[in-house]
Amino acid sequence: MASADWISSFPGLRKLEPDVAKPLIETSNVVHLSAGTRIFGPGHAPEAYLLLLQGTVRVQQVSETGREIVLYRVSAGESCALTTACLMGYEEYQAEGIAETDVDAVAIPRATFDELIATSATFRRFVFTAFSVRITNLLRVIEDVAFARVDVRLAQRLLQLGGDARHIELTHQALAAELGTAREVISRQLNEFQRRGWIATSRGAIDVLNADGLRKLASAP
Amino acid sequence: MASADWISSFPGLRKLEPDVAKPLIETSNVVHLSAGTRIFGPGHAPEAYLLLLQGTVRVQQVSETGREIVLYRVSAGESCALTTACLMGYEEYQAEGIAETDVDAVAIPRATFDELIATSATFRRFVFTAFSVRITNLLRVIEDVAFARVDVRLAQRLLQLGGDARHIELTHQALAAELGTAREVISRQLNEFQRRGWIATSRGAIDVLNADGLRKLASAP
DNA sequence: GTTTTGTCTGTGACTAGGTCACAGACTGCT
DNA sequence: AGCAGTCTGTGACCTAGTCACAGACAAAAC
Repeated sequence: MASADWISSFPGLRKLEPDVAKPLIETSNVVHLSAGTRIFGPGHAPEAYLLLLQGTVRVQQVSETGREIVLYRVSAGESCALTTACLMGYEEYQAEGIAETDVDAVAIPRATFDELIATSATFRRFVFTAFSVRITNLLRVIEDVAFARVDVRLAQRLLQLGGDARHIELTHQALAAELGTAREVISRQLNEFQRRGWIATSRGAIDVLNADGLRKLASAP
Repeated sequence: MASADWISSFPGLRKLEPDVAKPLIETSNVVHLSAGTRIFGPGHAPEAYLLLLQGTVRVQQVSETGREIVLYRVSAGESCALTTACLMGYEEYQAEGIAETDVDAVAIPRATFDELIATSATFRRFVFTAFSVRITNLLRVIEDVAFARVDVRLAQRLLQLGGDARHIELTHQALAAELGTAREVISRQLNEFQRRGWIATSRGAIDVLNADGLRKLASAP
């Protein structure tokens, strides 16, 4: 059973019918996963539908040759689309989900999930909308990988990862995995950005000095 | 109203509960679309859930710069995932669907679709499974675009498009759009394949002469 | 039949990006 | 201080994408 009133953390679920909310709360568990945990991946399917209360999950694809690409991140208040698809369609995926930070999540067992989908229009809508957003996201990834330049994509990613702090603790290798490219390519691009005074690099970290420069490149035609 | 007993064309729907099948048949229309019709695309959302009876639909993504990439094809007995996502999540997509051949399809209105999802476990399962398969597909596309070589991808695509007839009526430009690359790249690769005796090219068409050669490359490490 | 028009294909030169091999440089540990 | 493991830099080379333009072909127009 779930400890508290976590439903209110999810705007899409606040209007959940009370007689539906009750079994949901009763059969779900609030779980804690520590940073680095592999939540799902090829060969082990998720057992439950996860709603994140706290933390972020990184979903990525790993190729046979060992190269990686980040597909999207799931943050607090969201649910993982692949988990959803997996539960809904009874299919397995080649992508894997990693807890980037410590994560608190609500785990809804498959049986409850099935029942809620059947009985609650609100719940259906919540699940489907989340799903829809992810698909849009994946299409964007395809477009980026196929057609966008790496310098532009890197600038975008640095802005996104840096947040307000404008400080990013990632190795070049990890940044390459973000974009699905090679480490050397990232190193060279970062050198160029540094030469232009947009960033400062240090071992394992990057500081954004001139976000406007990056933004200009990031929105290039 | 639908003309006939089209439900039996869809294995996943054969077990549909009779009291559910009735409204489905009554409110759905069998429609005919001629080759080349744009079924959905940015700016005009699909109005109904489509089940294909005959023909194929190509779903592709077009970038601002005019480059294209084929995401997947929907054939007889299948449904279009993006349409599904769109109906389910009330979102719009940047991809477009084009009838590649003349198409016969069953159009299920949104209201009916919503009701069926709510009332029929069989229908839900049918929709979700189809959806799941598409997602797997999209992940594969991402992996290919990001990590696979174009010669390998082209060989795969030629085998797939050629079918048993081993004859493909596509221009180099169209093949480039299949893989999300540039026309010149395709031209050069085809020249190389021809030099190796695997294919014969003519204006607007390609004949596969040595499928084994292509297969060998297609399954390269 | 010939000309015109539009589409399709071929090619060279160049830029961007990915691969390979290896050299240093920076931790953290002993 | 010495050492191991990780992280970063770099040159050489290959693959892929871009640009510009030249022909080749097919169908329609004359």
